[in-house]
Amino acid sequence: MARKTKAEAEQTRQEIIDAARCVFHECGVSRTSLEKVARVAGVTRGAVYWHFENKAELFFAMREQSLEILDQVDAYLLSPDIANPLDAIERSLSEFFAILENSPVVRQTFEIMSLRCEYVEEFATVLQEVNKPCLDFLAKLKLTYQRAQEKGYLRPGLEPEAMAYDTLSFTGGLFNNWLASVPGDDLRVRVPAMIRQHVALRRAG
Amino acid sequence: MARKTKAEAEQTRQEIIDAARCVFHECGVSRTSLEKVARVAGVTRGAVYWHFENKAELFFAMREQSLEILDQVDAYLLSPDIANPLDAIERSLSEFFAILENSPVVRQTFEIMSLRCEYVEEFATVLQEVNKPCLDFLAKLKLTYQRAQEKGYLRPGLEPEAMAYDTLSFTGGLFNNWLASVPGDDLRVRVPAMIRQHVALRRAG
DNA sequence: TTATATACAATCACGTTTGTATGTAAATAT
DNA sequence: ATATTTACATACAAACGTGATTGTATATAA
Repeated sequence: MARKTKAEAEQTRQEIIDAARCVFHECGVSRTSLEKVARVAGVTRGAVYWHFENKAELFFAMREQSLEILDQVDAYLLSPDIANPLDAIERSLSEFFAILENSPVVRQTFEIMSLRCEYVEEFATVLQEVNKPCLDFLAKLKLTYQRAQEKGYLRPGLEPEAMAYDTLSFTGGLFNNWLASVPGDDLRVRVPAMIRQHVALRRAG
Repeated sequence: MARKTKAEAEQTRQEIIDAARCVFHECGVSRTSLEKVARVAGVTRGAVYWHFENKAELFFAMREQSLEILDQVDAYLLSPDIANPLDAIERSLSEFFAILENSPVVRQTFEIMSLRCEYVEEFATVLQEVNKPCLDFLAKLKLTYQRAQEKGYLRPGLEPEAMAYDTLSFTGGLFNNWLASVPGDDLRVRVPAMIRQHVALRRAG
């Protein structure tokens, strides 16, 4: 077949990633054959194997594209523009769930990663990589709660480190609930209020 | 082959389930062939197909055995033996994580369900079934928080329903962290303290 | 005691997926 | 202008898993 321009090839690559995301989401990673991905992308398996070594590499490439936005989320935490660190935490969490609502690509990717992928063998490593951003988030939460305490915004008697762990769990659970529910569902509609309330519980008098 | 006693047959069935749990946990549900399960159980695929229609049925059977304990967990919530409903909540959550620590069978099953299974097609229904116990738990939490409020144990200004959603998320997140960590890990060791603190935040002055 | 259902083992036919090897026309380097 | 990559499509072989079928020795019920 006729050779494509570099730009065209890059576009093909992206189309394969997009197709993979759709098929992964519909069939699950294991039941996704590269043949199906190729068909959806409008190419043959030859093209897929040209751009990616195998299914795992394709999965990693897809994942990477949606993972960058996590930095954007916890950038709010240490933002010097927000006077009250607890506001920064509230803002950061809200932003995360807003992205989930508004970006179908990110949403699909997260759904694949948490409900449509088996973390064994080649994918076992992914699990640890998923955890790293969580630990980063935890560290930044701890720092933010410390600042809140120093500035007197944190309710007396609460330990910043314990609060960081608590908020991390809260976020993970909220994320779970969000994924398990459907648009318009009670669990999903309540998210903003729950975030507000979670933080409010920790504010000083 | 020689026909077995009913009791022997039942034992074979259980051995197949146990083998399946091990192989599911090691290889993931998709990559688990019934041939491998049979080998580990010390039988042939014929035996597996005799006791179970297919892999999904085997998965469901395995799942059911560990799911019954959830009732045991939220039985604490409505227990009349505990005067302070907030103590009941604390007790209930502690019990759940204690079971995870102490029962390898339950632990493996939950690990399979959340990290080694793709919820598509035959397994998509499982996802909803997983959610039902969660909603039950939510309802019982709400009731318990209401009782706490009536008895004056709940910190003034907190709404029982909002608290129920919050505790549900907290639990889900804690469960996530627990699964993602390893024995002795910080995230895991802190669990009891985190539960105590979560409830303490909601106790009246 | 006999008839039948049971609890498997063994074999087979089939479709699916994977990886690789090869072909090829156009883009790009020289 | 020619040589060489590039970006795929096509073809093929091998492995794997599944479900169905068949065989059979023994429990069990009548």
